[in-house]
Amino acid sequence: MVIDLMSISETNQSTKPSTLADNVFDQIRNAIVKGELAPGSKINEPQLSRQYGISRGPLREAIRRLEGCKLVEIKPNIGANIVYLNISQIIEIYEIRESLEGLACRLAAANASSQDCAKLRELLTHHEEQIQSENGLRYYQREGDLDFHYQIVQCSGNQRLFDMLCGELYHLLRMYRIQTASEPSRPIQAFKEHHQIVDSIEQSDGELAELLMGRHIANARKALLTRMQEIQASERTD
Amino acid sequence: MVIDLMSISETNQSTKPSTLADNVFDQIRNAIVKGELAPGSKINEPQLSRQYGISRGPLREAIRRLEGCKLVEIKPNIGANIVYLNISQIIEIYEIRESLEGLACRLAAANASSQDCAKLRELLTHHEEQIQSENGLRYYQREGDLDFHYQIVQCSGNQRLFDMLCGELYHLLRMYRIQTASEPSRPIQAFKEHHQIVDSIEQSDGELAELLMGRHIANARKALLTRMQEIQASERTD
DNA sequence: ATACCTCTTATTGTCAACAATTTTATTGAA
DNA sequence: TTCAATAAAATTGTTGACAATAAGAGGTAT
Repeated sequence: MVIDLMSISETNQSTKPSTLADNVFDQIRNAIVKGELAPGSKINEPQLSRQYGISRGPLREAIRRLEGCKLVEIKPNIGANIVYLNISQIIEIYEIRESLEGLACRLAAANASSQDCAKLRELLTHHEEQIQSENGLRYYQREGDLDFHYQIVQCSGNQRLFDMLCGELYHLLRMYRIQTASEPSRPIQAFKEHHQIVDSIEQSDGELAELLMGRHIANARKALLTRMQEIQASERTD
Repeated sequence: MVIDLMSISETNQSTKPSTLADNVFDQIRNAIVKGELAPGSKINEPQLSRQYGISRGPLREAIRRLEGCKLVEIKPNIGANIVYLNISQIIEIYEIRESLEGLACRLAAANASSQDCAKLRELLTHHEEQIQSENGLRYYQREGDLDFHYQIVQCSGNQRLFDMLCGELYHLLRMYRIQTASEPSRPIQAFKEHHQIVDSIEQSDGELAELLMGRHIANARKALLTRMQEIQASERTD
């Protein structure tokens, strides 16, 4: 059950009257998130316009939209660069996640229907099955975690909160999940925390759900921080 | 002490090598926030390009950036509309503010220097002076409140949090503050709450500061909700 | 070799024209 | 009059060309 953040967040109807700028926006965003366009690298308009087979007009519109999403930074007369986040900036995002997903849990505890809870349970049992095999474990680390958080936010019923997290912040995190080659490697612990969170949501205990989610993300943040510091240290000794 | 959210958030240097698209972006955003471009109204590209004396190219780039900031919505082949928020969408934003500014307070309590605290105190005493006169009261309602929140977020030291609140959400709120013709009219109460918050920040009591700010915004949200329901009710009886 | 200036090249910013689509106006029939 | 079909006008989407700026190559003096 890998949920595609892109397709859902865009709510494409069956027939899709879209523009070149919109299509290329999606493609470039995917390329950034997958790491095909490296963080910090420069965007060359003539090259990209050839690559996507369009003129520079709609391409520049797509880049401007990416600027609005904070995925690229544009300097006048110099050009656009893929955003590069240092450690402290990633920590900043995790602080915000901690707060925002705590809110999402509190709202979910108040709003989630029994079907919503059933879907969350289903996702967890699915993870439990997958977590047995090494392959599944890696899946869980890579995508399963975000899937869980994604569904929680959906249950909150706050559309803008959904847009902020799933439409912006998660893209940035995916980008750096790939850069750092993996999630914080604490899948079993994280899995238990997920269970606790769903428990409290099912019991409509919003305060507890908020607290647990806050801790959960704080734990992930700490694990990520130590991991990235290790990477930095090993890079210095090369 | 009216702080201009625009100029600061853009960090314009003394010499400004800016593009037409960036300038027009600022101008349109100001026009939206001031209500000169009404919520829900359509953006006419030929008209706006004439008005600002530029061609449609950079204008469209500016509109795309506004789309990224969630200030306009673009439908393919139909055009861009100024975003229109209904009551429940405004409530959604207040829920997010509640969470995010609570975080800002917790961080501010941990990070704020003595100079930061002095500036906050200074702002409060300034408000106290202004709150005497009817004129000052209106000022306080209109701008002073956001000034306060603005400075708190600055003290948090989390740049992305600052961008999210001061660069996006506050613009939307300003827009609707004008639409609803005033702030929730509880200035004295709000002023007291501001004082409590600064107290807790000065005492480095992050948890308390977070709690108080959450309540403060929740109060504002409730006041706004009842006020807007009154407006709706009076509109029905016309 | 380094620093500095100049010329060349490439890239970005802007514009005006054209194509495609939607909206509006008009006509005709029930 | 009301509704539908059609034609005209306006608006959006896209392109290629040109101007302005920045990046790079090459040569000269220290």
